[in-house]
Amino acid sequence: MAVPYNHREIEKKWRENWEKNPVNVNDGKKPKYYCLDMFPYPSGNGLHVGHWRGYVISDVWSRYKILNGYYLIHPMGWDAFGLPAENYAIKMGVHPAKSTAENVANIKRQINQIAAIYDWDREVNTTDPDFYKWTQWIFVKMFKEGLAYEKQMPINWCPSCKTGLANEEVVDGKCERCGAEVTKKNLKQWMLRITKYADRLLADLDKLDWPEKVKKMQTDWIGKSYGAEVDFKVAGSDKNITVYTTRPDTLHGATFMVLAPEHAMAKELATKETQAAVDKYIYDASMKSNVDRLQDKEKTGVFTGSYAVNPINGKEIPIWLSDYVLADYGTGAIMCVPAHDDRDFEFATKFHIPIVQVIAKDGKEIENMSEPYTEAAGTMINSGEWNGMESSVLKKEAPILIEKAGYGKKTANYKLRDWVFSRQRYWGEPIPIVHCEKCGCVPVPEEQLPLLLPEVESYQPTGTGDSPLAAIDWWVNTTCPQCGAPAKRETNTMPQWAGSSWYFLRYVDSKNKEELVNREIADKMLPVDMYIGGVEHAVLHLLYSRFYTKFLCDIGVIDFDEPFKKLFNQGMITGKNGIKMSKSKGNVVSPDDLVIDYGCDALRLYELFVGPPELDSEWDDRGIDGVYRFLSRLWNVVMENKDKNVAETPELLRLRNKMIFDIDQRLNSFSLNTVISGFMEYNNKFSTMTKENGVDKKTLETMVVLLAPFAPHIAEELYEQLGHAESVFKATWPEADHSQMVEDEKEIAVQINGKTKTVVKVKKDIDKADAIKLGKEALGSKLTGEIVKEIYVPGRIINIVAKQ
RNA sequence: GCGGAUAUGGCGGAAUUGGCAGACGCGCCAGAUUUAGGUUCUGGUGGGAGACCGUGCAGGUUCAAGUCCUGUUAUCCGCACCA
Repeated sequence: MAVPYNHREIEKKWRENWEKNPVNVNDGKKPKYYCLDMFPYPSGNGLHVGHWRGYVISDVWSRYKILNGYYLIHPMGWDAFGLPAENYAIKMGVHPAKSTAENVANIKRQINQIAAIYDWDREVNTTDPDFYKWTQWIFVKMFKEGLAYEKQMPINWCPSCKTGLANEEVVDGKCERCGAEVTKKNLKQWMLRITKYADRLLADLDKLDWPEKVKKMQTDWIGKSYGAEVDFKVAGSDKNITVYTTRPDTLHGATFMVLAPEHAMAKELATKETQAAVDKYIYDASMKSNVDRLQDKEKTGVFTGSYAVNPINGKEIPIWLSDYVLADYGTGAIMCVPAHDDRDFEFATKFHIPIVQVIAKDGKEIENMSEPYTEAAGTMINSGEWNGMESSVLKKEAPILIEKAGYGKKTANYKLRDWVFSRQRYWGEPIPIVHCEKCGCVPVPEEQLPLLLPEVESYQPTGTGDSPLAAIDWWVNTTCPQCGAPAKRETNTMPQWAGSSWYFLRYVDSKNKEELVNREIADKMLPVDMYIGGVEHAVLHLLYSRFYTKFLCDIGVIDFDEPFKKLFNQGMITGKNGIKMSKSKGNVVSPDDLVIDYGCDALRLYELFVGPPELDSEWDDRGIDGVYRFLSRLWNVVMENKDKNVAETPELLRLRNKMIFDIDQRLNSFSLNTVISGFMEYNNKFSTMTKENGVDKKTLETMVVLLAPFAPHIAEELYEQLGHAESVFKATWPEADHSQMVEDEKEIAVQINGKTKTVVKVKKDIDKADAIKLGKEALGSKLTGEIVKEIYVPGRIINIVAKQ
């Protein structure tokens, strides 16, 4: 009996070996392949088996690319600034720099257990001044290009994290990080003009090989709509109010107008009689939190006392204020067509405003309308010169007609808002701006970057809207880089997303002191070919990174404007009953013990075998026994056959080629769970054959090479046992010979009326008549009645249709 | 409310894209080895005595449907007064 599989010995041996002889080397000739993991933030909890999954998937893909002759770029780093790291530090009562360093060390140890083939030479850390120098540099460039600007406005404020948040960070009115209810706070904020890139961010999604789901989420988040702006005169005044509408075809049906309470003209439209009510409404609206506004509740509103003139028919319509109109979308004012819009209908019904139908539904005007008709389908009625037109056509033409008539223009709008970029927290990149009384906002000169984050005694958030940096006088007080007068530093810091929006560029030239990235290296090594990570960043990190990449492309740092060609979102590993693994739930499974008991290879395989990689999967420790048994059996198959000199049979030749084809195809389509089951199935066959005539060496070798990306240690050992002096990763990925895959004879099902009755063996090139004849013979007396049709699908099925 | 995903044995999940449903694994049952347990090995394992019935539910198309079409239910996710 051969030596049994000993994962501890083998894995130790090959770890040491790889250390000495790296398997991924750049000879300058191979094409590059850049496979990237979303870099982790160094949390204090360490990794659980769920974190392994993404790293295992990317490592399998990486090793597959190495075997296919690529030079692999597979870096890892740390997203170490930001709220989670800082909150953890506060909880533990240590400085974030210290806890971050400790956590990095621990997670790095855990990541190394995976045996992923990371290139630690490229490692980056967003809190490293050599790194955040360039994060600040990008900000300065954006400032100079007019993309970074300051604005006083009511922003989303998390009272628990004590900082402002971007729109993208507010989920259901709550803080994405801590779940606290988000309130409003009027603060002077740094903003990034991401809206300038809205059109490109939308259009370029087409270029990307990304999951449709993520593209859809970004499309919706950008939220482009087409329509018209229409100018309404205020009756008895020379003032104008411009509204935005996506349904200009219904202009004749506008029976009132609503302005957001924050609209610049809201106050002045009030008359003596309405003044008090209008003021109160505006005040109340300003006090409402996001959550209140989100509640599904009845519409509120107040009549201003003023009227607007509908430019198309001269009719005067009342102007109302209501908080269902958003101040920062479109023009903050809308024309209301209650007959054809749900919200307007609800409002008009409540406040007894007339409803005028302008599109015929089913060719008719509806009597006693009980719900609005919101589709753009039907003939226009009650619409003056537009009567008789088709609304779907008019919807597109109306903006042009309105423009020609001189009271509006064709336009588009986006849901995407500019990015609130300042945080009132300590643990982030200082925003490199100096406020000078004379010169205004002056960027820190590029040669003075990085602007170091100062040491501070109290880094706890203040909650006042000032960052803790504001309390450090020596740091705040400086001189203006432009005029030399006394000036003050900006004390807000950047959000966590700042570093992660461009870190993938830095990896390829991480030690460059002169440039963000050397252009020549960037042209060779970038962009990222495959990006693997969770779906939670669909509109945050992934949108911001695309924006940064486009900007850096525009200023000539790089020559491509999409960072990630292909994206894969892995599903989450959960505990029993789909419950997310968390310390508080007590259902966290640590990989540490599993690695000791079963080995890295077995755990890697089980991470994949547990379910389809793109779906969530429940972890069940028992399942790992199955993959361990597979590895032991595979070990035995190779060890028992390796010195037997078994001759290759047609059956072995066919199995080998079929195996190559199956594994490669499943791997290529990311069906990694079925790759593992495929290995098991083939190995079972070889295991049986071992007891009979044995398995030839070439087949064994092929299986070992195919397995190498998945279970690299055992593959290396078996490859060596098969007589190779070089690493299995120097081997070439096998290619299937299709001509050798077809069986000469195959068992196929014989059906009567589509129901299988028996099976029959047929030769691969049998013609239809012979196949049918064989089928009928096999059916014998089961076949009764009049035969209506005979079907033979080569290699698949024989079906006799008989009428009883 | 709108949009998307999912639904298959006791469990996790397969199904070459319309062609023998349940691969592979877990669990379970029986047997072998073992003093015994564990390990390992062999066989079995959707339901039903049976002809047959079975992929959330109800219809439809087809020689043939887990797969396509129509409707419907449940769960999960995303968006949510964006005019």
